[in-house]
Amino acid sequence: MDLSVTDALESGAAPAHGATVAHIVERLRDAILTRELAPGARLVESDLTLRFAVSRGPVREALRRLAAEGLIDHVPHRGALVRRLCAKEIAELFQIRIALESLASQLAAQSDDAQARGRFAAAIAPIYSRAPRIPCDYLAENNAFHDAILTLAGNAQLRDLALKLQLPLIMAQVGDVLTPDVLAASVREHRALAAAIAARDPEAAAAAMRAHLVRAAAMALARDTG
Amino acid sequence: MDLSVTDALESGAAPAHGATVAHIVERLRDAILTRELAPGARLVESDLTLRFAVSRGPVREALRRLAAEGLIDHVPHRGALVRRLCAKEIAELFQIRIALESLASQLAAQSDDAQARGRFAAAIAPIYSRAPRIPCDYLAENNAFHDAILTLAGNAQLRDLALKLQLPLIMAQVGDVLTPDVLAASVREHRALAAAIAARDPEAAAAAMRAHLVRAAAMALARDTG
DNA sequence: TCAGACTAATTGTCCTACAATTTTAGCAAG
DNA sequence: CTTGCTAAAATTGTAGGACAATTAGTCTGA
Repeated sequence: MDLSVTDALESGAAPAHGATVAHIVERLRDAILTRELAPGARLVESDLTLRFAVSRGPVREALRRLAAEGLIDHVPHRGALVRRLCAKEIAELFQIRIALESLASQLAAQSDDAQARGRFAAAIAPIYSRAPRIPCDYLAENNAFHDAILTLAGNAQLRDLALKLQLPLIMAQVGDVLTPDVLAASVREHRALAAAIAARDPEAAAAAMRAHLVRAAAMALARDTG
Repeated sequence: MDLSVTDALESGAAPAHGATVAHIVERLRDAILTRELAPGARLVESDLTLRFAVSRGPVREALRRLAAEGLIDHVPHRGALVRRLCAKEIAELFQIRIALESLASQLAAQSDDAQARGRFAAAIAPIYSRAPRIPCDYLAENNAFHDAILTLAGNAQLRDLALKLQLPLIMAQVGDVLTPDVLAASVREHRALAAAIAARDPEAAAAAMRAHLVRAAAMALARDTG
């Protein structure tokens, strides 16, 4: 009843065989991250079968994948709810993310792979733009920046894990705290971090990432408790 | 064809409604961790439906959960294989585990919860036993020790994540490297770590955990490449 | 020997049906 | 009016069969 997914009838884009589940997962993930589906909203299987015009099998599998990503909670015999993060959980997730991404920054700063460093430089180029940011664009730039670090770090497992951890946190970071000066501060921190990585200074890179995320965590928590 | 799960006919213990999937997951996880199912072994859905006398639905769900835990790999249209870790992946996973568990050790050392500290002391008591260890018992003691630290740390998300990361690594740590002197060294490291936590010295605790896992990683890798 | 077609095995998806459980609504008693 | 019990509704959990789609392996023919 809470379902505000509007596209419903699958505008002709019937996904290829074997891509049905992935398609549903993407749609639902987008809906959750954009708050189309609010935290706490119920995801009823029979509704989803109608919305996506598929049977319960793929729907159930999609829900399980989203649960594995931490975007929904699954309660036995009650179904799936869009995950609602309390302040404690947000703090805990940031603590983990700090550990993982500061490690990634350290590894990235130690990388000797010239090609990978080149790709990294290209991927983070947008942070040097002088144009003022709007929240939506900043989020994309931010994701690309963090992903570039995780990629340069060269630890594939670490990258998978960290990217998954980001998702629920993004849910918490709705745009209303992203004021222009906050965005500017974040961009400055990104540049400092990039400089440390370019200078091959692992300690400085890890410290910069830690400081960056500590501030982000404080902001996310300020919003949540306020 | 590779299935050596012998119990097949469910010796009367038909799990309650709603526990079918959990039951299958546990059985398969045990079989994988004990190497009954060797790395690379195929898990064919139709075989599993016969072995466990359930339909394909629960089997598919169980396989997906094991994939989420990192115990199996899922290849589209080819099915599930027991995950085979290469040296690089083992190294990467240990790098992550070091970051997470040294954080946990630091948090545990900072804990002010007297009750939790009491439960921690009780849970790790076995490490002070003077009896010589055998590999199987040591693994149980080791798991309990690491879990106790993660519990005392008080970060529930961190505990979940770290426990899941341990599973694939346990697969790699078959008993053949656990010689008596290796076990004795591990127990000494456990005691040093416990002392640092008891002394509320976060830096020492984190460092002790890091050293402990670095050595464990070196051992696991020595086995894998040899 | 190698390319290509054919076959077998297996997964991906759909459908229907029913059992089990939780939630909700309604009703009766205090 | 509230409380507690009962019955109905809603929803998930599981079964079982069916077919399509894809991959792997085999076999044939040049």
